Formats: sequence, structure tokens, C-alpha cells
Amino acid sequence: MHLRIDEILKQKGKTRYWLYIQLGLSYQNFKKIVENETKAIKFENLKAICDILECTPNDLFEEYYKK
Amino acid sequence: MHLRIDEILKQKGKTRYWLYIQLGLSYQNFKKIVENETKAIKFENLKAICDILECTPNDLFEEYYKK
DNA sequence: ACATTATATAATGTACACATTAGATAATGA
DNA sequence: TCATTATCTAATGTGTACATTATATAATGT
Repeated sequence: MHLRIDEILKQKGKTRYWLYIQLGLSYQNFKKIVENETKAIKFENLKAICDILECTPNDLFEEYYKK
Repeated sequence: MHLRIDEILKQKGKTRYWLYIQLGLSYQNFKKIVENETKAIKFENLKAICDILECTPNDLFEEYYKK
């Protein structure tokens, strides 16, 4: 189970930097999330990512949860 | 943004205790998750909850993400 | 009676998400 | 040439998810 942030960014024609600025996380921790080096995530950050990327948690959690 | 675990358990006719046993978390931490006293969740626990409850993350994250 | 289900509280410890500060390289555009 | 975009690394600190151990109460079934 990993996050598909890069794939969604690509679909939207946006960069990691753009999302990083929108989110307001430190770049270090943002990078870990995007590169799936984290084992958990704060609900507020999950929600912020979904809001900014205009997607749902299911969109973020790879094939596993896609209908 | 909070988890709707109790609602889904009710729909399925299952108890918290049943899910607690399936999950294998400590009861203390399990209770905090169910009662939304946590601010983050491990991906492995989110996945386990979805697998056991036969639902997706969108089902767990309240109205906000329901289509 | 006793085991199991179904819930609850409290104390202590570890691992890790995320913050903060401080850098760095390279491309593009004004 | 200089700001901004777009990426990267390293050190140190705080808050908190989750583990562990030890309890407790009450209902239900055997």
C-alpha cells in the first residue's frame, strides 16, 4: 500500500515543488511522503493532499482501492 | 475528517471487540483509533481495517469522500 | 462455577511523522 | 545578474501512534 502522488501530479501537469508549496510541510518530510518512506500519515495531511490534488483517499492508495 | 469505524461495524453487525481481535492492536490504541482520538494512522493499520471490514479508505473517511 | 465476549482505565517505553534550521545544485525568466 | 522554480541533503527536537503489562466490570453461554 503506497501513495500515488507522483502519478496524480503527472496527470494534472503539476510538479512536486508546486504541491510542496501548497501543503506547507517541510520539504524533507514532504519528500518522504511522496517517495513512500513513511509508514503513517496525519489525517490533516492526507486531507490537504486530497483537497489540493482534487482527489479522494482511494485515488491516492494505488490500484488496490480503485474500482 | 474522522474514521467511521463504528458505523461500518454496525452495518456489518459486528462489535468493536470482534475488530479488535482481528486487528491485533492493543485495545488501548484500537479504542483511540475508533473514537477518533488519533491524528494519524499507519498505512498497514488502515489497510488491515479496510481488509477486515471489506471496505475502502473512502468508506472510512466520512461523508467528505463519499460520492 | 467458569470461560469467553465485550468493554474500560492507567503507567511506561519505543519508533517515527513532522518541524526547524541550515545548507546545496541547476534551470528558467525578468 | 538575480529571483524564483525545482530539486536535494544533514542535524536536532517534539509530539504522538502504537506496544506492553496490569488491571477492572458485566453479560452470556456451558
